[in-house]
Order: sequence, then C-alpha cells, then structure tokens
Amino acid sequence: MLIATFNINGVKARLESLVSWLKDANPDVCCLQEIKSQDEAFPKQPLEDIGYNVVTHGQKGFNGVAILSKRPLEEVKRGLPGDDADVQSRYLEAVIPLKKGVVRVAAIYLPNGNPPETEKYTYKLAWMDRLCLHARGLLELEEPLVIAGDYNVIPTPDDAKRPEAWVNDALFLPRTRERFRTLVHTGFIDAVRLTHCGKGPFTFWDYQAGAWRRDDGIRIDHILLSSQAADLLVATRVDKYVRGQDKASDHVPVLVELRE
DNA sequence: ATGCCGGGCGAAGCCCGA
Repeated sequence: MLIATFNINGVKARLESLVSWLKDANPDVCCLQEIKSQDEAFPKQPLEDIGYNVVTHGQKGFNGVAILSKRPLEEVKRGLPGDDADVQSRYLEAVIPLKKGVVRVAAIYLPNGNPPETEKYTYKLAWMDRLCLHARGLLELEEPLVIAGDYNVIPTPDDAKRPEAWVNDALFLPRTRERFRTLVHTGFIDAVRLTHCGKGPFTFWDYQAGAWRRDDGIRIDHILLSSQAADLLVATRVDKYVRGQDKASDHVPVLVELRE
C-alpha cells in the first residue's frame, strides 16, 4: 500500500506531468495540495482513466486539496473542523480499505503564514491548534491514520539547507515549530524523519534565485503516522527527480509504503 | 531586493506562494 503526498501547484498547469508521475510511481493513494481549482473544474477524467477514484475540496484560484485512490474512498469529510468562518479549502479526509481493516487518510495544506506580523500568521497558528485538536480525536479511533500534506513547517535545522535563512520566516519560527512538536507528541511518527538521519531530504525548492540548482531546499511536506499506521511502515521515499523536470512544481512527491 | 519565479485570473497587472 503506497501512499503519496504531492503539492502540485496548480493541477491544470501540471496535469500532464502529474499523470506521467502517477504512471511511474503507481501509488495506491495520492494526496494533492494547491490544486488551485474549483471542484467542478478539476480534471477528474484523465485521472479516472488511469485507475483513480477522485475526491476534491477546492476553491477558485488558490489552495485546494484532493485525494486520488485506486480503492474506494469512504467517509469523505471536507474542511477542518473548529471554525465555521474559515472558507479556505485546506483539509480533506477519507477512509480507504486495506486487505484487512482500513486506513484513514487526511490530506492537508497548512497555511503558509507569511508575513509573520500579520493576521496570516495568526490564522496559521490557529489552524495548527485546530488540526491538533482534530487529530487528537482521530487518534482515539485507534486505527491506522495517515495525515499527509504540505505542512509549511520546517521542523528542525536539519530540515533546511540554510536554516539561518529561515529564522524569521513563518515556516521556521519557534511558535510554528512548537505547534508541530505538540502535534507529533500527541501521538504521531514523522515517517520520513524516522527513516532518514541528518540533513534533508528536502521536498521544496523555490523557483527563485537558483534554489534548485544549488540544492537550497527545505523539508516541509510531511507524512505523520498514528502508531497503528507506523506498525505497518515498510519504507519512505522522496521523488526528488521530479523537481528537475520541465514545468515542475516547486514541491516533489513524498511517499510511504505500508504493509498489509 | 516588500525581488528573483510561476500559477491564477482575465485579458494588464496584481495577488499569492515559501
């Protein structure tokens, strides 16, 4: 059971390369972020044609998440609970059958939060508090749970090529990292960090200033596993090569393999 | 350098991302 997360940075602009990568990697489940599409405009058909069921939670122009799955998607829930006034599409959850039992998968696009002295950062911190509260409830189900997505959090200095460049950034400020730790300590395993020591692996390289050429990346796309999911963990992978392709997203896919 | 690149929107130039 291969589960992926990929911030696609516009699904319509990236459809061809997304389909190409899906055919190569062949994940059973793929969480997408920044689809930048309303639900009715999402290009479902090309993805259904290669074997995926598709659920989306989009909005016009920005944000938006989706889950692709070769298996049925059940108990689909759109939106992060805890703030009825929040109109941004950043959370989508579904239950997917395993050979035995199920896995619950949540696709998240956590707010960027820059610049930090504005309400954008307040919104980010509040969103993280809501995610932590919701995740705590999901953990009580005591089932395999995977929360995958663009967390917009650099958890530690090892997660950036040049951590000193990020010290005043919403992705790396102490209050951001503190909330990420709180979430993890609620009862999750950071799957990629469990399986990689030292610097990286990075999942994002800015389009600007030759960041990709200089390998000046950060690790902000994460897959958190409940203990029941972590018990099934076989391997993790970051498909870095995708960043070097023409018209690439600024993020690359991150994957976990779970045994069944 | 409150920029550099790139997508969306909508039809030029601004908003947003990280």
